[in-house]
Amino acid sequence: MKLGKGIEWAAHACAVLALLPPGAALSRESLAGYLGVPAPYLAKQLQALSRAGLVETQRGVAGGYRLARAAQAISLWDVTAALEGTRPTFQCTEIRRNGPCGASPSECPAPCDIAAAFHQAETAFRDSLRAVPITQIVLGATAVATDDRKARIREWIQEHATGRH
Amino acid sequence: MKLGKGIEWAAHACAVLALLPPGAALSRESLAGYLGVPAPYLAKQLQALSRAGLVETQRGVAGGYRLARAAQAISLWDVTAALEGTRPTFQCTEIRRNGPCGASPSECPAPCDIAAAFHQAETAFRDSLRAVPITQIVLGATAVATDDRKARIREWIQEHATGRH
DNA sequence: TTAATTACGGACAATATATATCCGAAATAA
DNA sequence: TTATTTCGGATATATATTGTCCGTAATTAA
Repeated sequence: MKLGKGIEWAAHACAVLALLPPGAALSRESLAGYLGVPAPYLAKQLQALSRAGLVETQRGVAGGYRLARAAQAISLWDVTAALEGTRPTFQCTEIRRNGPCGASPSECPAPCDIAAAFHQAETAFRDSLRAVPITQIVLGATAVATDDRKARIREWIQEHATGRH
Repeated sequence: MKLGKGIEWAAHACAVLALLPPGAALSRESLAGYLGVPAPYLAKQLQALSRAGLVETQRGVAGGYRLARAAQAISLWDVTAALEGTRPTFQCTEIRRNGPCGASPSECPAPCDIAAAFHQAETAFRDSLRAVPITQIVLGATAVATDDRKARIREWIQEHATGRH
């Protein structure tokens, strides 16, 4: 049970995009530079976010990425689901049907309790992430930032944001 | 985010061991035969359970595996932790420290909100599994079993259990 | 006490998945 | 048209999972 590091990148990327003024966008290169991660692989995460409808893309000159909806309406679960998919973490292979004392089909009207328990645990995991919108990440990050750094961030965005007009 | 199939095997194995009379044991071959899974790989899961202190092993003639403590005191989380380890699913690589606007060490007294959110979600997952003891699995399985099959299971155990004396 | 038997335990390959990268095609604005 | 920029697929590399083996320890019986 492991979570790919792409999720961390994508979450941070969304948090940065949330700082943009309405209509503005950031190129893949700019985003990768800001986050200090390799651009080609970040591109893969951004594509996944795009397919999931979390970010909008704009090709061509002054193109880039922007959030497709309000940061308040994008949760960490949305990001996780976009990258890892929604397939259940526990796949039941119906062991109870195997072997000399295997259960007959009529004895298996519902998933076994092992599968049910893991499914419920996963639901708890998912619900916990669903309760955290990107705005919460942004607020938490700005809360600890010094005034000097906040100014530098604003300046960087001003410099790299490519507005649509 | 995926869970190995070994967890399913190990959980079922524990459920079978829970049916043994006190002091009795089941050999690796017998267990694999009962579950209908390849014995050499099941051995790996059983070793992990042994290292984690969930099952007791006995070598030599008439040896085998038995639960190390009451089935009531073994949860699905115990089994999961024994096989997958307790290392967190989300590893924060401190992206916030990267790039031209990276945070200084003094601005990072606590984990960032992304890491905190995933940690909390994982706690919810873990707590959910912790609430499910092996006894619940056994009860659920016997609830749907026909009387005929319950008798066959008792017979199979009688035949394969190797008592310690 | 000794030797044969039985089963566990860790080391060892093969396979699958995730990670990281690149390049051509498509699209957009000037 | 031309320069710029993203998207998608094809391609290596690294890591984790899956599967298999043989040595070693423990037990029983002679």
